[in-house]
Amino acid sequence: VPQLPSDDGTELQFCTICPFSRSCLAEGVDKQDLRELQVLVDHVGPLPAGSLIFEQGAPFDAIAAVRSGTVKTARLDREGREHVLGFHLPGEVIGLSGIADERYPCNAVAIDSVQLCRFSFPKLSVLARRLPGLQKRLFRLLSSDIGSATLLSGEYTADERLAAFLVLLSRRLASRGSPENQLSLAMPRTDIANYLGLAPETISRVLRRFQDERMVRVYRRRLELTNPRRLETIGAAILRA
Amino acid sequence: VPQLPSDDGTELQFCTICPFSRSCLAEGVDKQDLRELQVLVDHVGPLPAGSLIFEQGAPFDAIAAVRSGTVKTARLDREGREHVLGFHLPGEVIGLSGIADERYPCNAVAIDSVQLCRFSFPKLSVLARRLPGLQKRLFRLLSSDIGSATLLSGEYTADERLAAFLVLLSRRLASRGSPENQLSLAMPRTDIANYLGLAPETISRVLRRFQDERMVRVYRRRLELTNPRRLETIGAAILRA
DNA sequence: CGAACACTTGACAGCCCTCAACGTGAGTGG
DNA sequence: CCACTCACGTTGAGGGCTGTCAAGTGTTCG
Repeated sequence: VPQLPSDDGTELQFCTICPFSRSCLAEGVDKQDLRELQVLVDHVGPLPAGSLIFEQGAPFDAIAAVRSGTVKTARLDREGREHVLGFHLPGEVIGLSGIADERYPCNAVAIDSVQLCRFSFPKLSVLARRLPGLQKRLFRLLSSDIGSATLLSGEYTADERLAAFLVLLSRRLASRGSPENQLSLAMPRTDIANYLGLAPETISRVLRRFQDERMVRVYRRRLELTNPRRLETIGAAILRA
Repeated sequence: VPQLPSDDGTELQFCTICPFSRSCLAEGVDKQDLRELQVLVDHVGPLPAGSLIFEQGAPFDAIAAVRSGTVKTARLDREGREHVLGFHLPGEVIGLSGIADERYPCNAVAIDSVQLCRFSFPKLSVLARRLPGLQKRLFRLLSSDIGSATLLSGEYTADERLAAFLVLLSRRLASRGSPENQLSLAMPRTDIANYLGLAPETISRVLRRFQDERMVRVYRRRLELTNPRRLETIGAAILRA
């Protein structure tokens, strides 16, 4: 359901947060190349919360960059249980794990209002042969997704996991210009718990304790990190891995 | 330390297990192309157990396919604790996670006698622009590595983890022609435990119980899966994810 | 032959999950 | 405007899995 937003994507004025445009512009791609890249982009959205962006098992044909909002990726096992794989913020790319089998291995769902830039992967591949910078960018995007399951692996305590989760989320949001230490979660506790391999009740309890110890202030899904340093210390084992 | 083995890698008779040669041959690459691919390969080894193949933090310049033996990848955190990321068998590719930052994010160590095919990544990238099949193969290799942290994520019991680990290992070995249900582990219990996020003692206990229930026979690092079906059932939550 | 190492086995404690009940907003329909 | 509903979140009690600590056994290697 493509729907062009008014404030971006016009002609040669490409999304400023788009990982691909950044890569190409940095390499001095000429206007013709940029136009080609732009042609194979669909600007999608805004999609309301709950929208299915791509579905587990569906044929893979495109990747997408999040432009605004938050996307959750999750897979369902045969027993119907959900396993949350990650949350994806503006500037981050989803769908790369579908390349291998030419099927998406997971669902991608908008958890608030989401805008995307959708790239046909076959077209992107062809273009990447002519644009070394684009090829390199694709390789790097893929590579950086490999080691990103750090919060889950290893034997970490609930405190470590949640502290690291909050710090990393804060950093990711801050690098996009959001006010640091001031985050509003788009996802419910159950999703965070699932992602971190914990029970929702544990999230509540740890958050409570963090608040009692003046490290965060919590009101529903709005959080303020009042002592990010201590959170970093607690999550150090994960953060400094 | 390149050292040419005698039984393979001769002229146009390329490694039969090599993921790259398979991809190119399947696409009908001509002899000239194959020769080019071959030129940028170093046949390395045999390396004795304990050899460091690449080191965490070192500049990234190449990926490698395991030709024989077993490779362990692991990273050390600031406190010096080791986190085992994976074990890599013949036919599998290591080093891909180094592309993103142009540094290897982990160590790769030979845990028994290992032979490798080493590919200069810059050269491979250039060649991939002319060989669509090679580019596709690279994208797929990278993509398939993204979701491979399945045993660690999620909340799984020690039984589920170890059962899934044994089944997956057995399958990977069998697909390379090893006798099914008959595996000799190259790695010590501590590495398996570390990889699975468990204590070494837990590995012992679970293995003991599996043996008491006639699912495996254990003698040191030689295992026989006497009831692979039941192991698959126990590990189903992970295997069927 | 001794030492180092890997592995096993046992006892105990701790973390976190499960189960259960309650509180609290947000959206809805009267 | 208000009561209702429902999902989400919180809090408490209890128990199970698995980590930690400790000691013992077997094997390999110098």
